[in-house]
Amino acid sequence: MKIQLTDKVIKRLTLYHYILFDYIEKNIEFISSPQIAKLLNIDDSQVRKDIKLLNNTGKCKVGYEVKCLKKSIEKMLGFENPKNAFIIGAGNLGMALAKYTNFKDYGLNIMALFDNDKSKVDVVVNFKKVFDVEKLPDLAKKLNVEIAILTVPRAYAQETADFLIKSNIKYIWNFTPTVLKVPSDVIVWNENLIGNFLHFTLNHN
Amino acid sequence: MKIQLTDKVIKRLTLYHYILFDYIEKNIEFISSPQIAKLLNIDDSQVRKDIKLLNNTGKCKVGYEVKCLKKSIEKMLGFENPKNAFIIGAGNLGMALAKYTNFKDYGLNIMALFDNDKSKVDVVVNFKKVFDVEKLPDLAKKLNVEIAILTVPRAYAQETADFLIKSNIKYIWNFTPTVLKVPSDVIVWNENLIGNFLHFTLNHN
DNA sequence: ATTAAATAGGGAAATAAATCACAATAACAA
DNA sequence: TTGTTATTGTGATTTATTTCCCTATTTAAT
Repeated sequence: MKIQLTDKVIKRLTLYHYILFDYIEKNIEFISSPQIAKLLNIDDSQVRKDIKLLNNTGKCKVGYEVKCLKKSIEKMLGFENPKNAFIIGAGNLGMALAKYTNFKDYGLNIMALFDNDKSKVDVVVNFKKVFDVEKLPDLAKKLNVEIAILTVPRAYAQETADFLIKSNIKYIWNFTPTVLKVPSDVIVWNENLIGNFLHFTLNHN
Repeated sequence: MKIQLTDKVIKRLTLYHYILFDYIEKNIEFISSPQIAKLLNIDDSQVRKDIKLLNNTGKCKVGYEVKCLKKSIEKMLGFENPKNAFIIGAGNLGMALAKYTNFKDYGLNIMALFDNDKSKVDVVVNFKKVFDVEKLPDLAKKLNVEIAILTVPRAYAQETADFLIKSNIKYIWNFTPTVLKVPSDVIVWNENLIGNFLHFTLNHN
C-alpha cells in the first residue's frame, strides 16, 4: 500500500530537501527536528511526523543523518525514477520552464516542446527541441510521455487539452488561467502563481 | 476586522474567477454552486461557503449573478488596489514573469527588474526596464515598493535577500530553491513549482 | 558512575477543512 | 393558483491536520 502524501506534506518535504541540500554543502552531518522547525517557523513535532512518513529514524540527542534523510525524501518524492513530459506552448513561460535545468533533479524530464507557430519549430532550447504540435501524438507514443505542461494562451487551452487527451496524455499541468474540462481518467493540476502570490500579500498586513 | 483567507480558499476563489471569466465571455448571466462544483470536482456546499465569505448572496433556483460574483472575488482578493513589485534576477524565469501581462489584472504591478549582470541592464521587457541592482534601494523608496520577486540563482539567494531586506523590502516571493533566513517582520512565500508538480504525479496512479 | 540537557517518538487534544443533511425559498409549469 | 423542483444558506458531522505534552533514550559534562 502506498502512503498518500498530501500537498502540505509534499511542500514541507521539498522545503526540508532545500535545507538538507544546504547542510550537505556545508558538510554538516546531522540535523535535528527543532533546527528544521526553526528555519521554517513550524512546530518541531510536525517535522518529526513528516520524517516518520519516510520510515526514516533519528538518533536521540543528535538528530537525523543529513545524507540519509535527503535520500529518503528523494525516494519518497520519486526523484529517482523521473517522469517524461512535454511542454505545450513555446512562449515565454514554456521556454522559461524548458530552461529550468533543475527539473531533472526533481524527477521531471522535459523531452520536448510543441507549438503551432512554424517560426518556433526546430528551435532548440536547453537541448530540447520545439516540434510542430501535430507531431505530438506520434512522439508521445514513441517516447512514452503521459505528462503535458500546458503553457499555451488562454484562448487555446481547452482545445489543446482536448487534443492532448486524444493523444493519450493522462496528466496535464495547467499553467493557463482556465478550468479545463477533462474525462475522469485525466488528472489536471492547476498551477496558479497568482493564487500563491495573493496568499502572501493578503494574509500579512 | 479582516477575514483571514486560507490558501485553500484563495486557490478556489481564483479558480471560480477563471470560470466566471469564461461565463462572461459566453454571456451567461447566472451560475449555480453545483455548476461550479462540478467543473472543479468539489462539493457544492464548499462553493457556497466560499461565496459566503465574500458577503455575496445568491438567488434560490437561479444561482449567483456572474458579473457581481466576479467583482466581489476581485474585491476580496485585492485585484482592485494593485501592489507594486520588483523582479530581482533578470534570467529566464524573471524575464518570463515580467512578460506575464496578466499579473496586472490580478493586482500585481511589476515596476522594474534588477540584475547585477551589466549586459542585462537597460534591457526593456514588456515596458519594464532592467536596472543595476545597486539602484534598488533608491528606487524602492521612490516607487514605494515593498514586494520583491526573487529569481536569482540559488547560490545568491540569501545574500540577495539580505540586501533586499536592508532596502526595506517586506515581502519576498521566493522562486529560488532555498529557505531564506529573514527577520520576523519580513514575509517570505516559497514558490515551489516542483512541489506542486509532485503532488499531482504522486497522488494519482 | 551520576547527572543534566537535548531529542526522538507517540498519544491526546485542539484546530481546521470538507462533507452531509435539510429547511426555506423562489421560479416555473400545469 | 398550486404543486414541483432546483437551489441557497446553514447547522451538524466527519475527516484531516496541527499542536501540545509526556516518556524514554542518548550524549556530554561533572
